[in-house]
Formats: sequence, structure tokens, C-alpha cells
Amino acid sequence: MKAKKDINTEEKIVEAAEKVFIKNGMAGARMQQIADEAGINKALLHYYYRSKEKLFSIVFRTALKALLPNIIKSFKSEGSFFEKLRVFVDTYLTIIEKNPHLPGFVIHELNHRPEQLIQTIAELDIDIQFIIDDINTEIENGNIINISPNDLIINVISLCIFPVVARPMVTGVLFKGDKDEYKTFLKERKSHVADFVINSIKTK
Amino acid sequence: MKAKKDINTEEKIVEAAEKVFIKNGMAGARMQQIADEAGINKALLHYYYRSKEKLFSIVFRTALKALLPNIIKSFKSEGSFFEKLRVFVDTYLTIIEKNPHLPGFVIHELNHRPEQLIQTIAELDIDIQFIIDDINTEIENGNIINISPNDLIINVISLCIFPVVARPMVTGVLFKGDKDEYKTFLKERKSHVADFVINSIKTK
DNA sequence: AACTAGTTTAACCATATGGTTAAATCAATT
DNA sequence: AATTGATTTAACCATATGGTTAAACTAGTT
Repeated sequence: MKAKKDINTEEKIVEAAEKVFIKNGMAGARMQQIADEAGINKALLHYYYRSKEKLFSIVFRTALKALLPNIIKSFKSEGSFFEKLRVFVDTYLTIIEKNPHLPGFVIHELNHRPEQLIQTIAELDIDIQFIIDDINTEIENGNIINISPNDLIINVISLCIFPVVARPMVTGVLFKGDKDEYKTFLKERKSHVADFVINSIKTK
Repeated sequence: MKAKKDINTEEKIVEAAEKVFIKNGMAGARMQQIADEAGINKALLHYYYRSKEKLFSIVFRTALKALLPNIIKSFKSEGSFFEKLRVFVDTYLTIIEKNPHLPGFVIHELNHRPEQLIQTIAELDIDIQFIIDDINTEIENGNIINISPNDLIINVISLCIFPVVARPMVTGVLFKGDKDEYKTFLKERKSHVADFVINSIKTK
């Protein structure tokens, strides 16, 4: 019944699509480019995945999953609140460094057609309540200052994501194009972000 | 010699181009869309601005100017370091709120073809040395803790830009799509960011 | 009124692009 | 080996898109 299919073609296509979409965005991506990247022909693309839109949906959902829920889980590690915060920052920055274009892709597409894509976020049903509860407990216990949990969460994410998403701007303005300087900057960033945040919120 | 030209057509075109490019990005923008937006016809677009690429360059440069140098100047205000920091955050967030898609546009295009566009940044010749000097002086005077100026600058910018650039993600995950909640969040953000940063760096 | 130079338009062109179709391959089953 | 059904391909199509051209229009100038 089944034919050859040395290495799963479906998967090859999705991987190629991820590469092309995340690099060029929906509007900039070309089906031919995806086909080339997958080492197949354009028609085969449409055989497996009817339309560009369908392929995009799959890639977008995968990207969103890689960016949000899995990492939020890393906040469920053992230890004190500050230790959990350090693990979270470390995990998040590691994943983003490995896929530096991923956050930018998600943000750009989300900004471009929020109505259609916001649904995808909702479907992931991301639960951050346990983090909010954690923060409130720390406040009640007098371990950290009185801060809005939403602000604190956004602050941590901002400090992690932005320097990676805006890499060319950062290297261009701050490092005058010096790539090595940027690399060391990012490397030291993991501990820096955690230090910076903890320093701001810990009660003296 | 000159003909009618009620309201400067050139300007109308650039304004339309800004709108369309910043909303859709280079790849997603259509010359027809720009022509429609400007209330003229496609050929007239090419009469004034030879190619899409040329128009894009103008828009990109304008966007970059709006995002970087003018605002950095706001750090040259009077007062103590902390006061200057507050003015900076306030100014920056105000401008970004007024043009919420601007940072995302610049970041996306910069990521897409860094080689070609990084040049544009270099041409602006942005000087942040005076900020770095300011920070170092504060450290020497014992007013703020020993922090890398680059990290501090990036932190402030991150905390300002990210929540606006990633608005759909923020509203989607944190506020479950509640727009009003996001608005109040942003309004309180100006003082919060400054407080958060100052709290982290000030010596006790 | 005729001329001139800047301005605006409709019609057109070549190419790129997403998508379709029908035929060819291929491997397991009979 | 013939059948079958999944897989793969070349060729094609309709439309969209960036860009061009030549003609028409406009308002000052002579």
C-alpha cells in the first residue's frame, strides 16, 4: 500500500516551511522556496498541504508552542522563588538563542493579522495563574516588594526577548557592528537579567 | 512652470507609504495599496519614486530616525540621573504608543536583510557615549550599583519597547484579550518602568 | 491663442506566484 | 506479471504585481 518515502516527506516539508516562514514571514515566503528547501517540487507541497495558509498555520502554531507554554513550565522547578526565576530566565534565553528569529516571527505575524491569529494563542490555553499566585505569596511573605504580577512577568520576558529580537539594532547602535561583543553580551545576559530583576524586587 | 498640486503630492505619497509599509512590511506591502491610500494612481507613484525599493528606503530611514536619535536626545534633559531616566522613559513610551507598529516594522525589516539595512543605522551616526559617561559617573559617585552601561541601556529600552511591540501576545496571554486592561497597563507602565529600573540600580 | 513644462492617467507588459491537473513511478499485494 | 493505491513529477493556468509608456491634461508664459 505505502510507497518508498525514505525519510518522511511530510516532516521534511514542515521543517522546510518552518525555516522559510520564520526567516521571511508569511508575506515574504515563497512556496517554491519551501519546495526547494525540502528538496521536492511545488506540486508535492500542495499535495500534502493544500495551501500556503494551511502550511503557515501549522508553522505558526508550532512556533507559538515553542515560545510560550513549554517555557512557562520551566517556572515550575524546585527551589525558592528567586531560584525559580533564575531557572526560568536561563531556560528562556537558551531557547530563544537557539531560535533567534522565532519571537520576531510570531510577533510580526501576530501584529499583522491579530484577529485571525489571536485564536491560536487562545487555543493553547496558557495558564500563568500559578506564577501570579507565586508572586503574590512572595509579596505577602514580605520577600519581594509590592509589584503587579503582570508587570513583573512582562518585565522578565521583555528583558529576555528584546535583545535577541532586536539583535541588529543592538549590535548596530551599541556595538557598532561588532558581533563578538554582542555574543559575550548575550552570554552574560542570563545571570544579569536575573540579578537585575531580583535586585529590583527583593525587600531589603 | 509649475502646475496645480493642491496638497503636495510627494508628501501624500510618503505618508501613504509609511502607513502601508509600517503596517504590512516590505514584502506584504503593495504599490497599488500605497497608491490607493494616497488617492492617486500607481503610475504616479513610479513617476515620483522610481521603485518600491526607493520608497521603502525613505520610509525605513524616517522610521529609524523617529525611533532612535530624537528620543535618545531626551536623555539630555536637566536634573539628576534618575530624573533624566524618568524623562527618557516617559518620552520613549509616549512616542512608541503613538506609533505602536513602528518598532516592530524596523525590527522585522532589520532582521530580514541586516546586511543592506544596517548601513542605514550607521549613517544616522547615533551617539550614546554621553549616556554611557553619565552612567559611569553615577557609578563612580556611588549613586548606582556597578552595572554595565550597555546592559542598563538595553534593559530600559527592552522594558519600554517590548510590551508595545508584542501587544497581541501580551493581551492574549496576560489579559485574555481584554483591551481595556491592556490600556491601563500601558498607562501605568511609564512610572512603573522607571521605578523598576531605579529600584534595581540605586545604592541603598 | 500658442507654447512649454510639470503633472496625471489609462492601457499595457513581463514576470512571479499560488494553485491545479493529468500522467508517470513505485512498491506492496494478488 | 498484473493490479492497486499511494507518491511524485512536468506542464499548465489565472491572477497579482512591479514597472513602463505614450498620450492627455493643467496652468503659467509668451
